[in-house]
Amino acid sequence: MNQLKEALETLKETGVRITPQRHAILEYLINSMSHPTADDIYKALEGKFPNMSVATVYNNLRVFREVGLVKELTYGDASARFDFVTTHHYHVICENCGKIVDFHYPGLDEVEQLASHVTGFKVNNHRLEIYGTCPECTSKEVH
Amino acid sequence: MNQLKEALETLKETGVRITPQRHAILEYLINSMSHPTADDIYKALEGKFPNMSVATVYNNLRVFREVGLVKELTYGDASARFDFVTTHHYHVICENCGKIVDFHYPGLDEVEQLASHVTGFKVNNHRLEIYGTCPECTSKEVH
DNA sequence: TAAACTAATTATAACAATTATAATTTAAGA
DNA sequence: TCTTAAATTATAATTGTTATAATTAGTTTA
Repeated sequence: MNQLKEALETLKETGVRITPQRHAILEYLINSMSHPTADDIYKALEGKFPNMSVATVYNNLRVFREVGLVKELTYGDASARFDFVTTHHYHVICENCGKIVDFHYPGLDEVEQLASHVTGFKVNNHRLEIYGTCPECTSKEVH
Repeated sequence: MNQLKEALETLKETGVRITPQRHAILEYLINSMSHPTADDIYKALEGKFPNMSVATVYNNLRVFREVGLVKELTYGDASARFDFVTTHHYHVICENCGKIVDFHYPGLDEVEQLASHVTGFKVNNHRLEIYGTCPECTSKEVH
């Protein structure tokens, strides 16, 4: 439960100051349920913080990433997207409209182990993305 | 075998003209065994094509991607990397030095199926990356 | 509480990767 | 060989992101 509270606790523990901007960015990330870009966040908080700089958004997203609260997702053509870290999950991405849907799937630990064994890497984590066409885009397709 | 020949065949079949630049870019991609950036390719072919524009490299990488010969890999901080499509494989990436090692692992087809079932997506393909520290970087670590 | 210090924010400029544009050149079929 | 459409080039523009310096705001200490 209360992810925001836990996130703020993490910031306190790691000695990162809690500013109104950081609070708002975290809150937005947690509540949005989407995978917003830095600019999405910037625009969404424009009303609350008319003077906030876009650099603040980027800076804080980097800070959040460094303390493990946020994951940065990059795709070919668009700008980076940011995902609040909850449980381990993967993404199913529509190649037509860009929609990203979370997908829970347990246990690719064995892949990490095998990769480590074969390559000699010290493996930390992994990332899996599945590409396709979402139901909405499929139904709009011309036959 | 002869991947270049097959690739050129693919271009012919899809009605894409075979130009000296395209030939050279494909050849470089196949032989390099690395995962070059557009600029890597541009620099590597400078000697052969002193007048080639960097736009040509980007244009053709896009063309190759569109006909399925090339995959574009994007990571957080660096520029896109391009990977000649051979058999399905994944990447093990060193978070310290950026090295990318290919890693063969069969059968994540079930993940695709499950993702499709759960989300209703028409799934085309997937991408898996494993992050860690390579043996060289691990041995250089300060203890 | 006030002063001093450190970190965060802002505004702006710079940068780097990529894409768009228009003119020129080239490949491939008639 | 001529024609036409496509590819390449050179260049400019765009966009996402980062760096810089000045200002502001939290925190700590006296």
